[in-house]
Amino acid sequence: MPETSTATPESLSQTLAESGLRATPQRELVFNILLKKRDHPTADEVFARVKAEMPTISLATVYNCLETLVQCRVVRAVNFERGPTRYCPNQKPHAHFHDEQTGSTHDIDLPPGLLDQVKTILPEGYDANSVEIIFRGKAQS
Amino acid sequence: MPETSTATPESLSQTLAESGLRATPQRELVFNILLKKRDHPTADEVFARVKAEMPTISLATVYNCLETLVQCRVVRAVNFERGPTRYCPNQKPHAHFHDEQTGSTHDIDLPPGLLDQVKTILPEGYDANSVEIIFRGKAQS
DNA sequence: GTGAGATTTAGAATTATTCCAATAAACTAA
DNA sequence: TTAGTTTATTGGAATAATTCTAAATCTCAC
Ligand SMILES: [Mn+2]
Ligand SMILES: [Mn+2]
Ligand SMILES: [Zn+2]
Ligand SMILES: [Zn+2]
Repeated sequence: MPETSTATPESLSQTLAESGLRATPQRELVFNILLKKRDHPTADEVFARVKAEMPTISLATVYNCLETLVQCRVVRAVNFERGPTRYCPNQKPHAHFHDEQTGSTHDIDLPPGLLDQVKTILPEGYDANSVEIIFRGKAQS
Repeated sequence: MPETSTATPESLSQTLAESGLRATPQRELVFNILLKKRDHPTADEVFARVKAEMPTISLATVYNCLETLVQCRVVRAVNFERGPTRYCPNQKPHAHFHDEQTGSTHDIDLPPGLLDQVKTILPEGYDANSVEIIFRGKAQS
């Protein structure tokens, strides 16, 4: 299992404040749920998990919170196929491995410098501020 | 502009036959439309372009044809954000550059060996059969 | 405590895609 | 050819994911 680097629950309120946003119970819970099980859940899955602890929360709020967390860059939205967006609280530069057998998604640590190295293939005139790498295949067990 | 490598209109019928599928006018037209303007159109955009030449075609057929072409591997389905799937007839291994200003997507040629090199970062037990690379940023003009 | 602005909420609306059942077209065998 | 069989297309209904909207609730500054 790769190491992960994330905002902590404590630093979240800090980060939100820096964007002029409030640290609401809903935002904190959505974030904590993402931290608890790092399996790249969909909004619906997050909703189900969150609802178990806060039965009155709405799906619209889960979407709102996820969007907010993505804007604040404490969560990454992951899209690599038709189908619902998945959410990832791993802040470290990492790639995604999509296991085609199980449908599960794993984080892959990137060696330092790899993203910059990959960027060197860009022709003149292209200036990338992010690089995303997605593997597809079979992962053992 | 990167070189592209694609199936030709002639080889399409061949490729379809190899999969036991028929080379229908709809499939050929959808494919030719993709070849004509390589801007990674959505199914809706393909539908509009195709309809100009074959006014009776249906959107369902466009989806069916695109799906067939993807299965035959003469077209790639591209998904890197919420929103409709985009389609690309470039068969060569290439990355995508998403220009955030214009929303347009450009093909980026990959130096030979780059994908294999990137695969070497995978830990034991991960066996990737494909690697996708997506850049986001600003492209000149 | 009040008022302004931010956030949440339920439900409606929208978008993209898939499904379905009926028709049409193409291929096969006689 | 033609009848039978399979494949493909079509329009419309259905579904899935997300976004929108307007009303209620909450928070913060005063
Ligand atoms: Mn999505
Ligand atoms: Mn899509
Ligand atoms: Zn991740
Ligand atoms: Zn492409």
